[in-house]
Amino acid sequence: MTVRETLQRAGIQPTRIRLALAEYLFDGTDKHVTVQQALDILRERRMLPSLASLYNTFNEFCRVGLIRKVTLDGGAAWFDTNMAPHYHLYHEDEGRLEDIPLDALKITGRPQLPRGASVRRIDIVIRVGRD
Amino acid sequence: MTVRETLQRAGIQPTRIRLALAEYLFDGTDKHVTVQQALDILRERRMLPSLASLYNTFNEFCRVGLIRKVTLDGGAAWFDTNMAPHYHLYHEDEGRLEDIPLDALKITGRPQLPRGASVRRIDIVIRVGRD
DNA sequence: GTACGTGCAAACGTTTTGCAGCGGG
DNA sequence: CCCGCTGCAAAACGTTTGCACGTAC
Repeated sequence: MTVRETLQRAGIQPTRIRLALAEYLFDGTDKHVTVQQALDILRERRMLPSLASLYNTFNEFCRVGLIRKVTLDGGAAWFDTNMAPHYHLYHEDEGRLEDIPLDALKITGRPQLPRGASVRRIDIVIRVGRD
Repeated sequence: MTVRETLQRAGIQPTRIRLALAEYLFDGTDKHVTVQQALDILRERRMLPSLASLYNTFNEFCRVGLIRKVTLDGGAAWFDTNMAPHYHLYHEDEGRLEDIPLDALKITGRPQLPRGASVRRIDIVIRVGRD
């Protein structure tokens, strides 16, 4: 499926910036990027989107379920192209985020939930660093 | 142990703002508060610290290991008075954070770590909401 | 022509910082 | 007396928004 088709199926127009960002994000390898990193990459590719438009584009991709946002610390948000349920490994020294497949961790036990409430999501970040 | 002693043992001077914040935070019940919430509470108690000083105080408490910072979404950071290893339950509807005791969840399996790297921390947030 | 994508600048919420002044050991 | 806490203001940072312009269908 072409990137253009991906956008169309998601119900958003395949405009220049969206195509350029999608071509980078959906090149076959899972990615974790910040808006700033993506801006730098698009600039190398002679696209010169404004920061605001890039934020809009990322948010739009999130809204239609093409990517998801990962918030780590106070800093910039990460966007993750892997939409399958999974967890994260964060390399503190490198400031790099990596996927942990769902089946690599097993969580047993459930905390007491208030009645009428249900689990929306389970976020797990394993933070590692050099010894 | 008095709050004053707690601060002294942590190696920081028990000044007015620090005492007032510590008296609130360490009253015996575990707490999760944002800086803004703490400011409101201290104001009710006739303390009128500046926002900047309150940030400094929270950061100082973090630095000496009296509390720890929990970052959830892009918004304001939470400070947690429970220093024992544990996980978190986040009530999305109420915007409220709650502790999950360490033994309520069991995690088995370890992701592949790069050699020479070790786990610094495991952050787990279970997000719940009304059905 | 209309709807919407885009760029720019400004506003926003949170947090940090620089600096002058005050106050406690 | 001196170190360092405090307050204020400004700036920094990531992000969002308002608005005018452009562009594609």
